Order: sequence, then C-alpha cells, then structure tokens
Amino acid sequence: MKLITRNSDYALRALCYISKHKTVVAVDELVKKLGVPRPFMRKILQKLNKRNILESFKGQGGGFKLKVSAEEISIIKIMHIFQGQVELNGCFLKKAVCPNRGKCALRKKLRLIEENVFKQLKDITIASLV
Amino acid sequence: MKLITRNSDYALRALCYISKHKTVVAVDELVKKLGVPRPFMRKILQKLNKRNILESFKGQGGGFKLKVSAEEISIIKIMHIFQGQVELNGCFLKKAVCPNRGKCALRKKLRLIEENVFKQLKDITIASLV
DNA sequence: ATTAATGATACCATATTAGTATCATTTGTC
DNA sequence: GACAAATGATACTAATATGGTATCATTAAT
Ligand code: FES
Ligand code: FES
Repeated sequence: MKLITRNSDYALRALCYISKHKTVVAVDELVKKLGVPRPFMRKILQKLNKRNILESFKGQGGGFKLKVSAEEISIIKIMHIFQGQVELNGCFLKKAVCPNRGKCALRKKLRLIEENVFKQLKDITIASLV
Repeated sequence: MKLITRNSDYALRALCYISKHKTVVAVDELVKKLGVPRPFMRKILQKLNKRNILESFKGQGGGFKLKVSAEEISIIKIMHIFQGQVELNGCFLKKAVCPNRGKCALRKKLRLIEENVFKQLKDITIASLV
C-alpha cells in the first residue's frame, strides 16, 4: 500500500521544478523534463491552480509559476489536495458516529501517531526539497 | 484517504475479541458481536490462520484461537498482511530502479518519518488494546 | 450417518486512481 | 484582425484495489 499517490508525487516534482525556475514554466517543458503524460500533468497543474498553489498564464508564452512561496507548500498540503483527508484512525463500525468512540483504545493511540506524522509532513516543504 | 482498511480493522477487532476469550471462538459468535458480514469475516480469519496468527479447529465446537501471544500481534503486522507493504516513500519514476534514488531529498526525509511511524505501530499490540 | 464447524476458490460489486480526449477561452505576435 | 500557442473546463475510459458473496470440499464431535 502506497501512502503517496502518483498525483501527489507528480505534483511535488512539478512544484520543485517550477520553484527552481523563476520564470513561467509551460506544461510542455515539465512533460519533457519529468516524463509525465501531458494530459495528466495538465490536470494536476490545473488543480494546483484552482487551489491557489500555482498561478497560471494563458496564451503564447504562458504557463505556470508559484503563487505562494516554496516554504508554504508542504507535502501534507499536496497530499490533502490530491488524496483528500489523510487519516490513520477512521472507525469502520456501521454507525456514522461510533458509540464506542470515546473509550476506543485503538483510536486514542492512533491519534497520537497521526499528529506526529502530520507535524513532520508539514515540515517538508518544496523549499526544503529543492 | 484511509490508512487502515476494513480488512485490517475487522481483523484487529476479531483478534481483540478472541484474545479476551480464552476458549475457541467460532465465526458465528464474532459475526454477532462485531456485526461484520459472515463470509467476509471468514475470509479474514482464514487469512490470519494461514499467516499463523490464529489457529483453527474444524468440526463441531470448532473455531479459532490465538496461535501466538497477544503481545506479539502488532497493528503493523496486521496491516502488512491485509494491505501489503505499507510505504510512504515509493518512487513513481518510470524505471523500476530510480536513477535519482541515491540523492533524492524527498525519499530521505520520508524514510525517517516512516521508520518512526513503523516503530510506533509496532508498539500497539492486541495485548495493549484489550 | 449427521451435523456443525472451517478450508479453498472463484466470482461479483464498488470505489479509487490513473490517464485520455475534446472543445472552449485567453493572449501574444504578425 | 487572423492565427497560433498556451491554459480552462469537462467528460469519458482504463486499470487497480477494496469490499463482499457464493459454492463446494474437508474435518471432527456426537
Ligand atoms: S471502535 Fe469506533 S472508534 Fe474505535
Ligand atoms: S525521484 Fe526516484 S527516488 Fe526520489
């Protein structure tokens, strides 16, 4: 089981690349450098644009550049965008709200681990990767 | 995104229950207590049996009991059985072995987090849950 | 012999992830 | 203004993983 999907992974690579190049970067360039299928890469970048991580420029000479500083973009933020809420401790009992929830030993222990992981994933930013 | 699947979750519950009852426990009892679909529960228990976590007894009065002590059964072991190798840091570059692997900053950082999580998930055992 | 249990296996359903295809819109260049 | 080069939006398909069912074989207590 993979904890980081291709989506997130490609997004991180693209962001690293873009962050290194101060100028606007077009999809074609990213595709060539990263070897990701073009339409897939486009979809990813468009999502990052919608979520205000990237800024886009249409027309000739257009492309993408970071909208926020590389320090503000953490792995966990990207995972959240492409994989939804990442959680260790979901309860699978039938009822929406588990009656056992308050005293569930497993849940308590997992929450601690989870908090720890999130804190660490928050510290890994695009800035710290390039 | 859930990090623990139903498979694993149900397995943990079943193991907790079985661990509390010293006698052999039949599927029917587990199904009633835990509210898991019977055939699904069976599949899970059979797998735990194959992996030598449970011991099974056929015939009338049969069922399952722990084959190893509750202290030896950790969450990570169960996740591994039902979800395969759990990994934070898979590389998605095309080549089977990533040429970048040695110097990949992301990989290095993820490995540290991963080791940490595994250590903690190893400490949560059936014994510590009941 | 019967019955109550698990073993093994094949199958189906649903959700998630990965990827493609198409057309609309914007913008720089001539 | 026409054209070309870029992204925006959206809908679709394919592959994989997860969740669950169905069926028949085997074992063992009574
Ligand atoms: S059993 Fe529901 S939260 Fe643990
Ligand atoms: S890019 Fe392949 S291991 Fe990081």
